[in-house]
Amino acid sequence: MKRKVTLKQIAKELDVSISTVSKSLRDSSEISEDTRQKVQAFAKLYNYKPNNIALSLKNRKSKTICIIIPEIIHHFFATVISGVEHVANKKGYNVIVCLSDESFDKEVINMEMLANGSIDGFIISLSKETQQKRDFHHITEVINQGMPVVMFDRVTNDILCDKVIIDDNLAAFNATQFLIDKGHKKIALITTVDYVSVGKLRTEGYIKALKNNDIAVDENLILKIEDTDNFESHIESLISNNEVDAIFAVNEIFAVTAIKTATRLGKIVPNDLSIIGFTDGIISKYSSPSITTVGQNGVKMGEKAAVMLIEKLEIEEEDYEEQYKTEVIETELIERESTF
Amino acid sequence: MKRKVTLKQIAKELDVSISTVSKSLRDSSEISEDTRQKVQAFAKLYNYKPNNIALSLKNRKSKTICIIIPEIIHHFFATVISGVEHVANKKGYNVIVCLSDESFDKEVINMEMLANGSIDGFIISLSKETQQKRDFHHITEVINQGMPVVMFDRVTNDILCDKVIIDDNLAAFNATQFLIDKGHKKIALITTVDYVSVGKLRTEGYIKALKNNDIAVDENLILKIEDTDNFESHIESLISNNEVDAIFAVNEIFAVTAIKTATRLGKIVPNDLSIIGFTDGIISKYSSPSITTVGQNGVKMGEKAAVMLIEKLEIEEEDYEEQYKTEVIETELIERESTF
DNA sequence: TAGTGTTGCGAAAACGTTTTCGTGTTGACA
DNA sequence: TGTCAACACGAAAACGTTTTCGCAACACTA
Repeated sequence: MKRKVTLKQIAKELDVSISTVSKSLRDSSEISEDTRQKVQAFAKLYNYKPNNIALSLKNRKSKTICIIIPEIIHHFFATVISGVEHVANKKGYNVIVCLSDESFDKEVINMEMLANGSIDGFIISLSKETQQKRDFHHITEVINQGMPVVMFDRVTNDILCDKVIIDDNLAAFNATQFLIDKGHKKIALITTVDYVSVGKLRTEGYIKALKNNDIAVDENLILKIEDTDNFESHIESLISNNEVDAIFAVNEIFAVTAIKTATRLGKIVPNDLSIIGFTDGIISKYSSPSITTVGQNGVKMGEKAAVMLIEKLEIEEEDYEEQYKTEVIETELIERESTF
Repeated sequence: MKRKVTLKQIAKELDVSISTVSKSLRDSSEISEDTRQKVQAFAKLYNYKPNNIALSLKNRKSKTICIIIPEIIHHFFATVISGVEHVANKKGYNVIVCLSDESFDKEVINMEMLANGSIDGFIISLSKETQQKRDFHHITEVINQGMPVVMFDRVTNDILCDKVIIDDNLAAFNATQFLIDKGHKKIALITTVDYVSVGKLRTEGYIKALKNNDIAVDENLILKIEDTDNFESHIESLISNNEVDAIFAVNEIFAVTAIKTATRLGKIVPNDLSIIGFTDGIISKYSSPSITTVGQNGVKMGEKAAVMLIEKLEIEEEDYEEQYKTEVIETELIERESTF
């Protein structure tokens, strides 16, 4: 229950000034070999470690970054955190994780709370509600204060900053094209409502692929899921009311639910129905049959985002030029058992 | 790119002292209605927010807690984080997430790094390596400094502190008993090596249930998996070399792998082989067949841990008495399709 | 001996707060 | 008119660092 020892205490014990202690510990040439060793020995004995908060205040930087995500239970976001963590740690930064729970208000509160010295920069993926409201004042505000922000995955064009994304449109296009190449004609889409940026882009990629191959877009085959509460029944009607021979789902949950529903309806995947999902998470890997999916490398996205943010943080003030990059991470189609 | 406004700047602009500004903003009775309103209006206009770091230094507390987990990709740990986050946020605390990657060194580095003022307390689940080495000096050290620590899930008796656990032994006992009650005779166990505390406890529960029912413990039916690299083949030999009619697996991955392997070997789950897993995560829910499992409520564990930690933090110094609780969270057997 | 340079250290400011205490100005009262 | 509260505000310390600057003491040179 002993308090941590401070410079002041060491100074008092050794009967020298605080400055002398500080300089001794930092191996300053101003200090004689003698005093230096004395101080260092004493500090080691008492296990002195500088107080981070005092350093943060002095240096006007906290060596801490914050990542705000809509959901941590999502495997994809967990992998992104993991990527951010590793890069940040290697560079001597700590990571504060905030969950917005898809809520605009929580996003705002979190940002305002931390933007006052606690952290040096943000990495953020927008909550659904924020994307729906298109209200980004909290983000522009911190940017205007000179705090770097990197957005990933769910981003918006309304804000100028560094971004890390995948080419959702292209990835969806390729996945759909893959199904077309296999000879599928009636390809359904299970997607989110349009205000979720990535959902919209993936929908567009799907449509583009169909049009590119002169396949008519059938609105009945496009299922836009709003609330995740009771979407199973919608998927069931989609499958049973239409003679679909393939499904492209914009996330794992939709994909695995489609498989289970189809199986329950007596269809065999992939023989009667091919299915492609999005995100190479645990579900796709362990589902039976395992799911062919679009792999978006979350770890890599996190790493890239962290690198970009820390680069911005460590640019000298005078060298600073306002210039933003958007980094596109490659996706890959991972073939498994849900397609043939 | 304008810096955040400080008390000093406001004071200068309004030609009053810093104290006056501070007091005005905190509605001190020492200040006249007039000045108060003037200052508050000005502060609002310039969107003044107190600097958190300065407050932390002054108050000697950061209103931040740290959770250290071995792995974030694990669904269970993600749920715990989520529980911690919610409670912490509600009480005005921030959460720093650190990953040990099952490494002793990373655990130590993280703790030492943050124990110097950055945070007020720790919530931690031990890394495998730490459990193996049984070296807990980094933890006792922060405890001795008067910093509260709450351990959860992977805990150790060697350390005195608050703990949140489930009764792994009992849960395993119940799961095994469930299989026995269904008439299974040759019940295999897929578990971890013994130094992982929860693995060991679950193994003991399994054995106890067998003995309790006068079933001989067959070492051939107990598979202890060391490295997660190539455990599929071991599971395969377990199933094909013994006429097992049920399997109890101590985690989701083992359970789902057992199902897939059994299915590949031509066995039908649950008709030929019943399987019970541990942890009610995404895999258990979406596997085909879905997996009967022991649910350990991660969210609840996280919430409880956060509550205990924050309680300790907010006890007045003088009321403090050293007294540690171990909270046991209820588990439940969730019946799904992998058992009949 | 006077001037110059080096060595080794301490005082103090700064980071941005909060809070205690002191003090000058009022107005009321005797 | 002199005394005393009440009022309104400012100075300064404190939290724990780092760093700039100043200043003794001493040695060396001319």
